[in-house]
Amino acid sequence: MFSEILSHIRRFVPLDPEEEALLASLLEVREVKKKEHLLQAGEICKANYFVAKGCFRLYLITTKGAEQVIQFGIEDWWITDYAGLKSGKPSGFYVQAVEPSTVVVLNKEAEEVLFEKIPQLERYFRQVLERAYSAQLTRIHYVFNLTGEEQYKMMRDKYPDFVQRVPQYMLASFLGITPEFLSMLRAKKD
Amino acid sequence: MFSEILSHIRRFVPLDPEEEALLASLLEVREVKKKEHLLQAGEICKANYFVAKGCFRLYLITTKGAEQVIQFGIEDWWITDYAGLKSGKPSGFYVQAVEPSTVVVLNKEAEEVLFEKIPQLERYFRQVLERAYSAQLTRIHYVFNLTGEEQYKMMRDKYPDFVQRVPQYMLASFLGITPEFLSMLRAKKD
DNA sequence: CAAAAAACTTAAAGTAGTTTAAGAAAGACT
DNA sequence: AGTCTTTCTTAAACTACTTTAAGTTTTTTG
Repeated sequence: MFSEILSHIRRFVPLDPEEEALLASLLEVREVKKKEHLLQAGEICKANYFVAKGCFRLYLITTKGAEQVIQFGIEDWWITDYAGLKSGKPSGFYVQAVEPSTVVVLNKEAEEVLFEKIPQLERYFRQVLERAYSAQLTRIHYVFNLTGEEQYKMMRDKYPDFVQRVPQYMLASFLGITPEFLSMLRAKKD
Repeated sequence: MFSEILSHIRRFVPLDPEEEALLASLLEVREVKKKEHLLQAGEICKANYFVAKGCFRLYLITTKGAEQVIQFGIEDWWITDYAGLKSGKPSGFYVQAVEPSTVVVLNKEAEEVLFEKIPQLERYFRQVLERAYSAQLTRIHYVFNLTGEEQYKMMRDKYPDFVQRVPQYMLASFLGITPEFLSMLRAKKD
């Protein structure tokens, strides 16, 4: 069950067999039921999660009481509240399984040991985060420069499977539009 | 002139004197005039830039021909097109000085050498990127859940100096509203 | 497999922000 | 110091999207 994460890491940095064994000994595989939370607002975030199988959403409850989806995480993505993990303060985020999923758990304590014994892992995460950060800047660009309709069409054309995979109200929230408006967009044949 | 960057790095990881000397030998200080570009769309991005003094904006030209400010970088921030730096493909972004500035240039080749000789630097950038990524997720949240007016007031109250520092049309673009609308918001006394 | 809960649809009225256009003020260069 | 360029302002007409409300379909669960 570690094969997914090990091969992902190997795409960025080399790993020798002892390192792989150490990883396997300190990482933890966890099955997560649909709608189960890995993190809830108010809790202390204690781990980073690698999605080996399934789909998660990172969301928060706005001051108006609505759920706002900030980020989705599917296979080969890491998902967590990095700020909360670092600060040790109660998180403002929820991380929830959108479908039955499997994650590899990297606990904060394990992380410290692993970074010390396998310095290459710092390199791996640096690169993973460079990508993630770039992706967010690109997203900001789309949010400001595409209408809701254009964004939806782009998602639908670029990630047709993903659009089918998550409930429409979550996708609407992620795109920053109401579920009613997304429903209307879908009804319209272009 | 390296003191700013060295003390920033030391806030995250320890550095011994030889490492500091190596850094000083491979980093480059560069004065940048107001409106001068460190990167233009179509060029290959060759470096990451640490803002020692001054202010930059990362922007792009939209399909409609308008400038869209994606990110500002002030003192102690790194600014670059990480995706372009990694891929080696022509960038879609511009990085321009908003005011007379001083940057420390970390060239791609120097980066490779430094990461190899000072593994702690990977750790430094991992942490810098964790912050930057978190900040972008928080920003996405604000973009979706605050009106333009609320966002402007938050900026004004939280970063009063910064709001004075950049031209209003750039701030408007960063906030995702038109300069005309921002002007109207400012005129309104609350 | 029935009942309840969750997710999706439709449509009308309302609003936050854009667009356009023109003028005023501030900054920069010779 | 004066001209040219850049930045900021004002206001009216317009639009992409929200809100509200009610009904329909799909999924989950005992």
